Amino acid sequence: MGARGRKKGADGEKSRKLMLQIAAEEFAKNGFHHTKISTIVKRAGVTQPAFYLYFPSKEAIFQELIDQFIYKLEELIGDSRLESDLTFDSLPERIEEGLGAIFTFFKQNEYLTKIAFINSDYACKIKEQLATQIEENLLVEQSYGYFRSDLDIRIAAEIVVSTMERLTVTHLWTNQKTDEEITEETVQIILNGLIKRE
Amino acid sequence: MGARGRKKGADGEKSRKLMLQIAAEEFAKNGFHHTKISTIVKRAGVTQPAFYLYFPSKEAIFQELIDQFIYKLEELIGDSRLESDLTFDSLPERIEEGLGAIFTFFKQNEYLTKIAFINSDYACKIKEQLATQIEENLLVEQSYGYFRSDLDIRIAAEIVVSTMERLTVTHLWTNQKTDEEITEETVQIILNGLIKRE
Amino acid sequence: MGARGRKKGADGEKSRKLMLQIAAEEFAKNGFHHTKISTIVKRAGVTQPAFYLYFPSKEAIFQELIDQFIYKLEELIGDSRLESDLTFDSLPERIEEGLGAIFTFFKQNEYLTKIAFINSDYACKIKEQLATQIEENLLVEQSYGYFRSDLDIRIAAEIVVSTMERLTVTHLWTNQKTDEEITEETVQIILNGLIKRE
Amino acid sequence: MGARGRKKGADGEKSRKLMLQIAAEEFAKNGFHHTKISTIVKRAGVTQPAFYLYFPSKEAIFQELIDQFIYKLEELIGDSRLESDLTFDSLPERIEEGLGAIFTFFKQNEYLTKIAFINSDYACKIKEQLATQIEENLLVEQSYGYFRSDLDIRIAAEIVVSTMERLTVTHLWTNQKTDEEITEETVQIILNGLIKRE
DNA sequence: AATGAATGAGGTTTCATTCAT
DNA sequence: GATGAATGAAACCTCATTCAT
Repeated sequence: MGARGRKKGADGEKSRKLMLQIAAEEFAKNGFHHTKISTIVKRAGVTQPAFYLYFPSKEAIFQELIDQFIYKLEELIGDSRLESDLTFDSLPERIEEGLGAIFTFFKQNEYLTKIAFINSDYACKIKEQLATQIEENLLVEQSYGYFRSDLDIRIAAEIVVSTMERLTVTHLWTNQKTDEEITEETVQIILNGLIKRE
Repeated sequence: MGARGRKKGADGEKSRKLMLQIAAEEFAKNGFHHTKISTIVKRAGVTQPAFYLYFPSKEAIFQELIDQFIYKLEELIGDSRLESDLTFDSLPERIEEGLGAIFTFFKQNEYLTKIAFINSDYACKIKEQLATQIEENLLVEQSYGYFRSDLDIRIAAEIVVSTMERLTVTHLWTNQKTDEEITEETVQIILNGLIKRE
Repeated sequence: MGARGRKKGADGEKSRKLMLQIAAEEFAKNGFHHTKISTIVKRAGVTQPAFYLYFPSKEAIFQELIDQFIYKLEELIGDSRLESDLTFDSLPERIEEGLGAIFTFFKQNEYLTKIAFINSDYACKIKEQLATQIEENLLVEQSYGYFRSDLDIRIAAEIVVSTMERLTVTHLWTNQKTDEEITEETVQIILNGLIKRE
Repeated sequence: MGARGRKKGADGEKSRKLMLQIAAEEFAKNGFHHTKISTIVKRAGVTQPAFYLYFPSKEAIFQELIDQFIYKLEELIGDSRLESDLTFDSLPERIEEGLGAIFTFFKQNEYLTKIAFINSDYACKIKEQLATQIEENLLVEQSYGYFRSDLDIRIAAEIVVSTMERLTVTHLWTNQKTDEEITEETVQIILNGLIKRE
């Protein structure tokens, strides 16, 4: 019942979504400039004008994917706020949870992440925002006396962001490590450093 | 002797170098695809065919800049090897020296670094090599017992590489910090971690 | 009675008329090529196929507007024939009446006039017909001895037609003059010329 | 000597001029929108990109033709200024000279005139300027007492402009009359009117 | 009477690259 | 060593029009 059993391509929303999905893949694999509308529509089984039925331009569909990423990421981060129980012992755990969620998100949204977080011109801004987000969290923790007070927390935040980006590309997406493993190792190093203590 | 009697001050090598330099700037600022041969030759004061006198293709001149970067980087890294005196106390110092040299190099070769290390498709490979380099050093240090043995050193190396990349972009090139400052802070965090110890 | 029980207030004739009206406006404002079917249907609140329910093509609706203009103009001119009382004294008056009627018509049918009389490819033919019409009238008057016999009446007719066109655009539609004023001034000049006589 | 005897198409200026000329013809015959770059280049014996070697866009080549027309027209009108000897007897002669020059110009520059004076969107402005020009002349003559003082000279000027336009199209370009004949008849009617005087 | 979805055909423009001199 | 002129290939986009329902 409802809109089922339509004949060939009679469902616009389907076409639209299909194109979005294909576009995500193409943009992720080839970047904006090497991605051709003609490829997208060919793979979607429609003609070029059909593309412009749903998207005003190549830029527009690209931006829509970026927005999708941003929306999803904000949704994710919005969820993971406001943790009250700030005992020292739970600190690594909590941090692990936060990072882990993001790694998992990156793992599950590889195309979008590649497009918006790794390769796009917007990546800069997004990373900046994420860094600020993380910085704020770390500052709270520093104010609680958990972190050394002589550190530039902004730099620490940048280290976290760049680490997430890189490990996602090198270890997560290559399946060299699971998100949990990566999370744990990262937190280990960032919190405790490399040096051995007796 | 040398370039004499040429028309219009024509010294081939000069034109070539000029184009390389301009290309570096353009590629760094606009990326490969938004950089047009026509712009390069216009700025160099020559015509389009002149370009093809010195470079077989757009890809070629780009690659040449990448190679330049790789060559210089290898030169740098080759120099900084062979550290004998491996006492524990000098460890942070030695690491700082190594990282600092690279930051300084990135600072002094902004265009090339942008092209080869930040934006290009080759960046992956280069970062990989650098990571391996660093990994090897860290492994030695680990084997000396300076670092914890439960860590995945490869991951540590990746963190170092990605941190260098990001801080170069966000702090070094924006003049928010000097290379020395960045180096010190980075080493501090990576070696000792964020957590305060009494 | 009439259109009852239709969906969504659907009265075919109404849609048709609405589209015609909107089309008139669009064609008048933007010309044939810059007028898009999509704009017409959007403004009419229907879909593209609905357009083709009533008009076989873009050309057809355009032609229908032209025909409308021609029909109305002929109606007008048909009315104003049959002038019997051809005394010399009433001549200017009669001519004023004739021209005035046309100016008024142009004023009241701005869109149609723009489309059919000013801008279209058919304008040529229509003007030609109008010129012939006027020529015939003038010839009668010439034969009565009211007009100089050394003049090329066709040329006089063309002057009248072109004057009407231009003044309509420059003075009538811009509200710089009323149709009466324009009529009077035009007749004055055409009949008596510019030169002062004592 | 000089640039002679070049091989096939080695003369850019020639290509440029050829395209301009062909474009003039095409624009005149088909209007802006029905004129295709592909037609121009095909007729010029070059490929599409060659067009963009010389003109930045379709609009640009069109505008260049308009500018050409304006320039030539201004040159013409500039020449025919500053008439001192304003005796009454020479008045028709002088006016005839002025109009005649323009008719001749229109005859000799049919394509350009069609493009810039008859069909283009700029035609409005150009006609307006020409009308103003003529108005100024007529006002002087009126102030000398040659013309009736109860006339709206602007309207007279508009009549002249529109008459020139129309007769050019209907009589001059169709070779029904020579420029001299048209000029004479026009001046006759405009100056003395249609009405017979004894 | 009307629609959601799709298309055929064509348009302008861009850019790396080469030919002949 | 250098150039003026030209091109092949392809990209994005538009619009009138139609099919199936």
